[in-house]
Amino acid sequence: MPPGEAHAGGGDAVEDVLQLLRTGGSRITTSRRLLVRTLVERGEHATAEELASQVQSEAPDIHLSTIYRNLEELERRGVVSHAHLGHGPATYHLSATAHGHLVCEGCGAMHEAPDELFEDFAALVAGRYGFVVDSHHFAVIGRCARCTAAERGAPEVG
Amino acid sequence: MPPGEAHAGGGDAVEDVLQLLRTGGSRITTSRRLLVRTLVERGEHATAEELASQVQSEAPDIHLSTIYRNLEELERRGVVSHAHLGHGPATYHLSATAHGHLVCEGCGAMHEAPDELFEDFAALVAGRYGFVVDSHHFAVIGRCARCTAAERGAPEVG
DNA sequence: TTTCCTGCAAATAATTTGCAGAACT
DNA sequence: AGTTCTGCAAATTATTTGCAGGAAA
Repeated sequence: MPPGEAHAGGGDAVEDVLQLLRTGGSRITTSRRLLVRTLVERGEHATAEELASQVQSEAPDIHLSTIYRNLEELERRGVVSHAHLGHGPATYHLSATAHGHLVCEGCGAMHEAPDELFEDFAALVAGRYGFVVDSHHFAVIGRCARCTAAERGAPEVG
Repeated sequence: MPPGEAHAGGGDAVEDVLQLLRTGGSRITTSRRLLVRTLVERGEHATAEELASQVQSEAPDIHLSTIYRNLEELERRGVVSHAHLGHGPATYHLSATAHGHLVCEGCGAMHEAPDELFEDFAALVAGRYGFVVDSHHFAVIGRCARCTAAERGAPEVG
């Protein structure tokens, strides 16, 4: 595969999603094609606004509200998920590339967490409450190693 | 202790917090007194607006922005924490009564989770990434037992 | 009396919605 | 042609901020 189109599958992934939309009775529009392509290229958490920016770099007229509507549609089809990572806006990504997140409340750094990290916890919660954890849908908040270390030296309030 | 003032400590807890503010150089105002009292009485997650409503039932002039500012202040002192439970507004509670949450993405039901539930998970994350999990600060999203069961019978999309 | 706090109004930020026209099938 | 999508503007929701007056220490 040529460099620059790294992400497994490349354009095929885009076509797969578009086909899914088509099959479901949705229409394939420029905004949807570009949005799906953007999502595949990023493969990573991005806010609606970031996605819009990138889409708009190719088609400036596509409105942010259209991005929101399309994301909603894609989410309804199960192609996309969104997560609320602490404060700021929600982030979106393809369900296929979904994973958990560790977000540092000190510096805001975000770390990706493999599903496997949540396995035991999910099993525990399921066993005890019958609650099925969706580890992709929320961020685990806490303090990263660096911030934890930094705090040992300097106290917080002045 | 008289019934109706259940929550461990009762009015003392309010005074403790106020004393902490005083000591820190903050002033004790009506809005702060009422807010702290409300937080102690609820002991549970409440949105800024819910807190404002209850405070306003005793002092109608207290503005929502004052509630926000006071919550911010209390949070700075470590008395209060807030968490982002999925969509909607943030919820606030005394740090002392803090605990984790399981929020069902199907029906929105919220279940409180004891700290102990997160112990192993936190240890795993700490060991592997040096990341210190703050289990009170985020909601574990997933599907409650009821919604999971309901879905086995009825498929999602129409 | 000095500084902090508050009410109010207005600004922001994130997202949603109504509507008439444009685009897909 | 018929329905679904889209752009735009405006409404919503959650929260923050500037300012001038009011209150705590």
